Parts: sequence; C-alpha cells; structure tokens
Amino acid sequence: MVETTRRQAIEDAASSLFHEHGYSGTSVRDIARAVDIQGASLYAHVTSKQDVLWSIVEGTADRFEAAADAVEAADPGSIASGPSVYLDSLVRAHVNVVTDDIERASVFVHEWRSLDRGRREGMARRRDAYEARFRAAITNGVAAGVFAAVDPVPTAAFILTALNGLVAWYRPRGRRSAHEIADIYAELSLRAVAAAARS
Amino acid sequence: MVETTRRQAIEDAASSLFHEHGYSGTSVRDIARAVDIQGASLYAHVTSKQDVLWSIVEGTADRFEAAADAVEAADPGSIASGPSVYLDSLVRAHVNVVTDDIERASVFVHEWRSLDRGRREGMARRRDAYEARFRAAITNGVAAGVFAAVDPVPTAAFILTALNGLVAWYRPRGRRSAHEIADIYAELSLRAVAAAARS
DNA sequence: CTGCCACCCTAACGAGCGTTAGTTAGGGGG
DNA sequence: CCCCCTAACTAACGCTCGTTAGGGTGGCAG
Repeated sequence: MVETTRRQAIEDAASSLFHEHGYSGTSVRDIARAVDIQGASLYAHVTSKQDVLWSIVEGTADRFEAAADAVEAADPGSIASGPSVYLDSLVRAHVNVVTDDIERASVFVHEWRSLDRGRREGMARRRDAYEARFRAAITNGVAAGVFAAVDPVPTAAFILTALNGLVAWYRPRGRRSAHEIADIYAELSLRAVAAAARS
Repeated sequence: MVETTRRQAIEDAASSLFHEHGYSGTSVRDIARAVDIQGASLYAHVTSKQDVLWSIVEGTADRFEAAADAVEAADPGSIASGPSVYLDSLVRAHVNVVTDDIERASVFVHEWRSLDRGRREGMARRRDAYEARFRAAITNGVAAGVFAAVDPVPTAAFILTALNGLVAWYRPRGRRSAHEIADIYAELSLRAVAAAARS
C-alpha cells in the first residue's frame, strides 16, 4: 500500500485505526498522529471525520459491487456455468475483496452504523441489493435442483455473515494464504447449500 | 425482561445502547437518561462505565459456556450420539443463547474489544477455548469419517462467525422464530461439513 | 523576483466526556 | 424521635472531542 497522495495516506491510517478501535473510539487527533501531523492540520485535506468514514465505506462498497459485477459479466444469468459455479464465483469474489484489504473491509462491515442517517440508509439499501445477488443465486440453484430446498433469505445471510466474519480473524501473514481461504470458504459455502455430496 | 434491581435495569439499558451505538458511542449520560436518572447518579449503582461493559460481556460469556457445558454433560465425549448430533447440539446451543438476548450477544460479539487490556486478553482466551470445542467436534467427525476432510480451524471459524452474524440481522419479532432459525442454521452448519448427502 | 499553492502550524471555540464530591428527601427500625 | 440507609440530586473537576481561524514556510511557475 504505497501512498501517492496525502489524502490516501490519511484514509489508510483512518482505516487501520477504525478497524482497531472503531469510529467513535478513534479521534481526529489519533488519525493525525498516525500521519505525523497536528489534529487541526487534517482539515486541510478532509472536510470532516465523517467524510473520511464515508470515503472508506463507499469505496469499499464500490469494490464489493465491482467484484460481483465482474462475476455477473463473465457469465450473464449464469447460463453457461450453472448455479454452483456461479455461487462459487460470488463467494470467491467476496472473499478476495475482504482479504485484499481487511482493514477497509472491516470498517465497511462494522462501522457503517456510524454513518449519519441519510448515508446509513442509502448504504443499507446497497447492502441489501448486494445480498440479493446471493439470494438469487441460491434461488436459481434450488429451482435447478442442484441445491437443497433451503430458504434463500436466512441461507444467504448465513453465508454472507460467515464471509464477513473473516475480518474478525484473517491476518495477511497468517497460517493460510488468501487463496487457500477462498478455496476453503467457497467449498464450505457450496456444501452448505448443495443437494448431494460432490465428487 | 422484567427488571428487579436497579443495577439490572442499568445493564439492560446499557446493553441496548451498546448494541445500537457501540461502547464508545454511548455516554454514561445516555445510559442514565434511559433509566430516567442523572448521569452522576449512575455511580451509586456502578463503579465505572467499563465495569458495566464487563458485567455484560462476562455474563454473556458465562451463558455461552454454560450452554456448551450442558451439551457436553448430556453426552460426554459424544459417545452415544456421534459427531453429527454433537455438532448439531453445539450449534443449536449457540444460536439459542444469541436469540435469547441479541442485545447482550451483540455486545459480547462486537464490544469485547473495548475491554481494558487485562480483561480483553482473558476474554480472548475464553473465546478461543470455546471455539476449540467446535474444532474438536469437527476433528472427531472427520476422524470418524462422517465429516468431509476439512481443516477444523477455518471451518470452525466459518461456522462460528456465521452464527455470530445473527446479531447483525436477527430481530425477535422478525419473519422467522428463534426456533426456526436454530433449525436452519444447524442444518446449514452440518451440511457444510458433512461427507455425503443426508437422507 | 514575484506570486501562488500545497502544506502545516498554533491557538482557540463550545460542547461533551467520565468521574468525584457533597447534599437532600423519604422511609423503616431502634 | 433519632438514625441510618437508599436513591437520587446539583455542581464541578480536568480533559478530550470535532472543528474553525489565521498565520507562516518552502518550492515551483511565470
């Protein structure tokens, strides 16, 4: 993570601190200290603390959506691949976004509640639309008979919260690589919905 | 949740506020207002804000452990029931504790990071020991051949974070009852590790 | 050389923080 | 009747919060 602009360095530092201490547990002066600056000097680069949170959350939401868009674009309607491969791809895409930048992903998952009213509501809608992609993938698989007869709503919630749970324990230099985790999590997710044992 | 003592009412109010705004997002005066009292008057019942958090977190940890102890006590070493029923029971026990009091469960899951150093470290050990029960259940199932050859470490993390994810979306008066959710989550968890399709 | 621009500084604002101290009102037991 | 207990109050402490205002410095473009 080589910073080019000051603004980027600030967001990186804020992501790290928000990840560790939460939004309200982090002061503007904490963020400033992390980039070797006086608290008040931050306001030359940023209009408010809330604005920093918003940048991080929105940017991460964009990355999740872009990753899922790419999955959809690679095989529209999952005609060619079928529901299993499609859900597999969705899960891997999500895991990759999380492991690619856990700090920002963690802020996205936990601190969106600290957004002010309007932004929080908008983000809630985007999160629901994103989750709906998982629900649809499950619904298709059930209809095609390759998934068991599960209720897509709690099932999608189960899988997505498991994936998001990565932010609580994944560490970049941990025992398992991001790639291995994607494999494992995709397999667990798939098996959770599969109608029968896989070869 | 009928309160008998003032102290209990304070912890209930704090659980609700910590659940909604987080520990550092909630002020002592916020808690006091919720029980119709002046901020300073809280200190007649409580030694510090941190002390309130500790009571909530510790009490909830106790309840999780007691529920798992009961599962273990009902069938020591899961001799009679076998690994599938044992893991099923562990999952249901966990879900029941969560749905029985989401606010406290949510505080336990999210706000233990706000504990001061010593208590946080102790709680981290307890959490790991608790998670080890799930790892052991999975290991036994793999050894017995009734579970697929999964790595118990990320698999237990996957399942437990999925169960804890309930605090993000479960609402007592929601579409599905706590009982239904326990059924669904137990089935998803079991299928995620099962070696073959179930009848 | 001049002017601008990015960058950072110090000082200060009013509000709110967790917490302590000292006090008051009401009720039950000796 | 007095005493003490419980439960609440008001006032204030020192500190930190997010944020604003205004000033200074150094380098690059004209």
